[in-house]
Amino acid sequence: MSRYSAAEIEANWQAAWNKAGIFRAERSGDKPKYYVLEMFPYPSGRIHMGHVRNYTMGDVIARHKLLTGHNVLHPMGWDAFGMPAENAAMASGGHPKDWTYSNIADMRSQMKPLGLSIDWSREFATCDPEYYGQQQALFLDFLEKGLVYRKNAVVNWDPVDMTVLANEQVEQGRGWRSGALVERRELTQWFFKISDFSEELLSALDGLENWPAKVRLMQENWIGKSRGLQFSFDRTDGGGPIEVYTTRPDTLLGASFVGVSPDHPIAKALEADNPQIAEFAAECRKVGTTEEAIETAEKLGLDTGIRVKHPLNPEWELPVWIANFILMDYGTGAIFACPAHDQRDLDFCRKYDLPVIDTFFALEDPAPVVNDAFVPPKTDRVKWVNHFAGIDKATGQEAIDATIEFAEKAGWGQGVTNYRLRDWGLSRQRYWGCPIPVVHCETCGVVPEKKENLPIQLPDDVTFDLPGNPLDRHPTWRNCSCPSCGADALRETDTMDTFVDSSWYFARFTAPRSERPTEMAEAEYWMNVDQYIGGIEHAILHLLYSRFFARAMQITGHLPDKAIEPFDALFTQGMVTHEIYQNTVRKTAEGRTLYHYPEEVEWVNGACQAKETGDPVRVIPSAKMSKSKNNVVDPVAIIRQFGADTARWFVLSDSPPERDVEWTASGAEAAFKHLSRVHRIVTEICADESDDSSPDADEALLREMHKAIHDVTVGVESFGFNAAIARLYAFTNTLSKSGAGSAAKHQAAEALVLLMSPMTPHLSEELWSMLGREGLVAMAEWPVPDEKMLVDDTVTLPIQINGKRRAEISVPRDMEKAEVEKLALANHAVVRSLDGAQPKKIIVVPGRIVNVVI
RNA sequence: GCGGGCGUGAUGGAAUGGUAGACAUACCAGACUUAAAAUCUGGAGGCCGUAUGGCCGUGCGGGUUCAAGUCCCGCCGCCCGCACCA
Repeated sequence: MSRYSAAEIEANWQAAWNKAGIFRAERSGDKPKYYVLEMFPYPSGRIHMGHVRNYTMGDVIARHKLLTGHNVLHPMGWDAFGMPAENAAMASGGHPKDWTYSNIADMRSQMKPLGLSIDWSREFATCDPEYYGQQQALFLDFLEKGLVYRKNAVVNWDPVDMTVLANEQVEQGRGWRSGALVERRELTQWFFKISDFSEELLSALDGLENWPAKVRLMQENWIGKSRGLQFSFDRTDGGGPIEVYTTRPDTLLGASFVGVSPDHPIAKALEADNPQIAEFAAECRKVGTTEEAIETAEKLGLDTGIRVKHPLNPEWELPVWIANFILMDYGTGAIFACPAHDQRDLDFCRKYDLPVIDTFFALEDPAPVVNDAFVPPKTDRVKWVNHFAGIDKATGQEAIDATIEFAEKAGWGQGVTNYRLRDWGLSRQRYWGCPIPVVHCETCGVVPEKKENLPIQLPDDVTFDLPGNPLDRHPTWRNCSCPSCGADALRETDTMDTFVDSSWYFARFTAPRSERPTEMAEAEYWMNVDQYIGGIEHAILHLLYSRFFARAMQITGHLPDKAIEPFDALFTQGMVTHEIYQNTVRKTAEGRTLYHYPEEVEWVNGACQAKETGDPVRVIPSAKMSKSKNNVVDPVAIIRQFGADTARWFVLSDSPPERDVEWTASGAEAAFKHLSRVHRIVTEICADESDDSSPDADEALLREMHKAIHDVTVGVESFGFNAAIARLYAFTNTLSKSGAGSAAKHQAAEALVLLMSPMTPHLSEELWSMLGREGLVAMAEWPVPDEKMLVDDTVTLPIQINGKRRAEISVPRDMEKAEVEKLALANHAVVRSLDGAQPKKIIVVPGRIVNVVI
């Protein structure tokens, strides 16, 4: 009898799929389309288990949709620009392009053995000039519509590498590569006008019903809408008024001082002729804009000497301070501080000995503020001790609304809606990215490149021996003629943030070889992505940028109206984790913690120890796979050992897809054993030519088959892959123990093989053909359960006494309630419990349960 | 600080308000084997009992309900996201 040989089976069937070309997607009118997409990978060179899990989930959906008569688009590409390629070039002297394309080739060859139903004819990398040239065309169209612009902005600047760093690339205030202290620097940079879409991006979240609530909430918080009062303080020296924004105008009577950002125009003006202020501002600027830097930074302030008048009382003067915690790009870059009701303001006032106006609202009796500010929730009703705007007792929110209304009527302020979302700075002083297609001309200024000159290609002859952007020091690449006047001019040497590349690739997949960014007919047909799958780490940046891009592409005529929310459904899958084995007595030669590889440890008398030395080993459960922790499981090795179907089966089983799944050797082995078992069972069924049948056993098996069809279908269609697999295990057990005849078993085996096929496509093809079915199981028809077979004629009803199960009875499914009641009361457990008494109540839920209340 | 999520056997986890622990791992026993592996069969939440059986049981404390892992209130613990955002 043949044994299950994954290596042989998988290669054969992949060849058969390729030959039949069944995964190639073409527009067609006679089937509903379905576009399933997994977030495309960065070509690091190695696939990891997270990729396997992500793509397997997408593949299950794609294959299931194929079987249910859909025209499926399931593409794959490479998010190929970015710093690792440049860093590799700097470290080893190669070229980012060679490094990237060779990694892509490696990863593709690791990915193909997984047997994914991908249309590889649509593959592209974002570093292909054919792709980034179209991205440059998009940029020019956005520029024309005012969706991208240039402005001066404060950024993280690495003074050693001489480049801007993203916030994520700054660790503890230092550049992650150079280790240099990051500075804040003002640079003229390109920005996408995403902030124009704040309200739209926020309100449209409500329509994304098939997105995880968590992701919608994260985006909502990120956009950060707030309602407040904007008004100005007049200066006593006759200088221009200082605009401030506050979400708590109800605390205006507790104002202690007015604060401005070190980057505020007032601070800048003072800086010019006041060395003390200039020094202070420079001090503030040294601190990066990252979370770490901000959190550890001390609150610093400096009195400007300027005084302003309180809007409600011209006699009341407030000092104006420069404070390092005030952000220029939120609100107006200036605030008023109310120490009684804001902890940060209170701390600042105590530090600099500024006046603290006593509590003027309270829940009960006002208590003087000492070291803790009094901050009642906006929904609480508070008692007003000293108030304006006619407020007496109200909730905080009512007070805010009343105050805004009061200020608007009195004419000294107005209600303003603010968003936290800032424009997206896309300029990077990097080589390995999409060149920004503009030219700097001495006479014409910043001029967009002509579309016929696209793509503006990256030059190949660059070196990475010096820090900074190689494009800046390239001898000829920068030189060009002005598209407007024809005079000698210089190219922009900044490239685009790599998030730009991934913000529209999903649209490009609908027409990957087009001479334009998209083809409307194709986009109209294939968009939107029906199911998008990826990691939660992209919940904000990538998904928000893509939503902005879809809108911008709609405005510029590259996407149809219906695609402004490009992802109909989103699923965020969990990680694949693995135990870590930490040696508790020995360190590495370098004195670091010693972590063992899984194969280096063993269990002895319930304790984990190192095989070689017998050292005790601490087992840290369920940790993210990481090279430094030696707990990475290589998919290539797993596929070699067990086959792709086993890897696919395992990553889907055990844990719900949105949760982390822990990779265990025993689990992977069990998956392999199970597939081997299915192979053996089906082989035996095929070999059984006996003409037996047993009506009862046949019927029982076929009923189970229909139930399995139902449950697995529900599981696959609702991301319940683990439940679907559990159901398939159970059905396999049923089949192997069934006393049914060979014909019924054959029929059940066909169903089993077909139901497994989205998860284990190769094994299913093999068994499908072994069972004598013509054609590919990948192109078969997904089974539909017979509703009549899903309900049994007799059901087992649990009998509860006072809500606790005490017995069960077997009754015909449609038995009358009264009959069921009678049977229940005759039950020995009920009789015993009643002990002659009458039950208070009997609840009969037909087909479900009986509860006798005593 | 603000926002969100999760607590179920040794483990991963099942369970439209209706038999808690499906399915799997690990474990135990048995069959086959000279032996092991593989395979097959069976067992298993805890406590008491030879057993029929009984009591307890989904982080803790209350509540709603004939019935609560599931709904409500209050704690405790863990995880995640955001955060000098005025």
